[in-house]
Amino acid sequence: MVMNRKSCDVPDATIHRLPLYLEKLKLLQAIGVEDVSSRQLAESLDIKASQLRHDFHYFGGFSRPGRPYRVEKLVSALEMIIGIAVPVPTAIVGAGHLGQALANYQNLELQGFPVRGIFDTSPKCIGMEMRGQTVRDMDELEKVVREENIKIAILTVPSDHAQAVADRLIKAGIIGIFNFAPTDLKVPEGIAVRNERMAVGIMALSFKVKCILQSQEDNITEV
Amino acid sequence: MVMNRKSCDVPDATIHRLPLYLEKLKLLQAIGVEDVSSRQLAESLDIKASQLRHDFHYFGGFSRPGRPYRVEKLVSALEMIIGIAVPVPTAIVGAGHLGQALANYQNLELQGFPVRGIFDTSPKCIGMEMRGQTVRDMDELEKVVREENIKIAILTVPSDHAQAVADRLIKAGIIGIFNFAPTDLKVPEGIAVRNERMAVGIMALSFKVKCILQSQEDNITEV
DNA sequence: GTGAAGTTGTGAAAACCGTAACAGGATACG
DNA sequence: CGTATCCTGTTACGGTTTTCACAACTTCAC
Repeated sequence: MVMNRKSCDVPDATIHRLPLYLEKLKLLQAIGVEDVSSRQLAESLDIKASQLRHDFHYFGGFSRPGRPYRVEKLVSALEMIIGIAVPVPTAIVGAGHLGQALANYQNLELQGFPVRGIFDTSPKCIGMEMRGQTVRDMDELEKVVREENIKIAILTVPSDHAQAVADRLIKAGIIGIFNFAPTDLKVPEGIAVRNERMAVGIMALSFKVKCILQSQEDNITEV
Repeated sequence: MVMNRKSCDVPDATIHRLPLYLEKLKLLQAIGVEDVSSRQLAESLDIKASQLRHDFHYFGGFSRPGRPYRVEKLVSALEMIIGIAVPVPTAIVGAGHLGQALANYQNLELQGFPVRGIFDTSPKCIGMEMRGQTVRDMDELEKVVREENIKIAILTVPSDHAQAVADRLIKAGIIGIFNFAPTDLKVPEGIAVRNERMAVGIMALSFKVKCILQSQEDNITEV
């Protein structure tokens, strides 16, 4: 597959679907399926086949016309596109409850993001062992990032420290920050940030729940 | 403010911005700011003022023309819309690392979602104390959901149990499920599900990091 | 009172995304 | 070989979301 140089201006919506495709394809691969059509794959993901083909069309060259996709080809193509063809060493900064939960989340490694450093400032945490990694002092951050060639960091520190820690991560050479603190980080050009705000998620859910409850009340009073 | 009966068919994109507005407004309120214009608020959130006004326009009646918004009015209006004007009792099902992290996340309560029940099946977890809540046996689920009038559940069980547990939650009267398992839940009409897939988030980040690294290489070779 | 500056509400334009439609290639089978 | 069936790549359409533009209103200064 030829990697298009323009492959970076792809709609966000498409990018967010790629991991879903990959996950499902890996599942198929695990049970020995070799070929899969856009229809089959789309139906199992509850989306339209045309959308799936449209998504793939941004990258192109996954298959030859008239023949279904090869699962194996597709998996490696998606891994290449997403950037996990080779494992991406990752750091976790902040070893509180959430940091620990993520460090113990084995899927991270399975999906291509082996944890190569866990950091904290609290003496209570430093030295703890989890999944073969020792929690280290933040002082070692720069050294480890350099030695392990870490480009992505997961940030799980309190929100009042998040910006300062992010600045330090960037200076150390981190390019992508997965931010769990409820703060909008200010970062320079050329740094990717993704904010994972659980509060937003649960509030959006609450909105829908409220709508459902209201419509139920309406139905009762209508009758 | 009159709550429009039609307030439920609002774009998802708008709904996801409401919590951000609310958060920022609460911050302003805390430091004593009384008035805020759409421009000020929008700039601090890195969005266009017109979009913010457009979002508010779905609900209407937040202010009178010509005058900026009252922070206080806006906060209570948003809380009403989102459905957290009164606290929403919430359950956590699955007391693994992630469940514990969420149970200890005090912002949940601050943002209107007090945890009123933590459940697990493992004897290792049952009985543990966290933030004043004891982890209970799943057997007590139905009773507690009824007694505490819980409508929202956070699901942090292994993905091979997620569907079965979700079915049970729904039968117990849960209307909104915040699902952290990497599985697409099948639920009947009238139940709201939100899937929080961290793997999707980190892969989307990886894609962007890969793009940044590529463009850096290009710049070097170009020069 | 009048003009200037600042504000919201609102509808129309533009950009974006999802869907459908179809051309063209491949296979299976008689 | 010919036909029916299944498949993808690609383009055009339709709907949704974002952005722009402006009218109507308020305050302030003079």
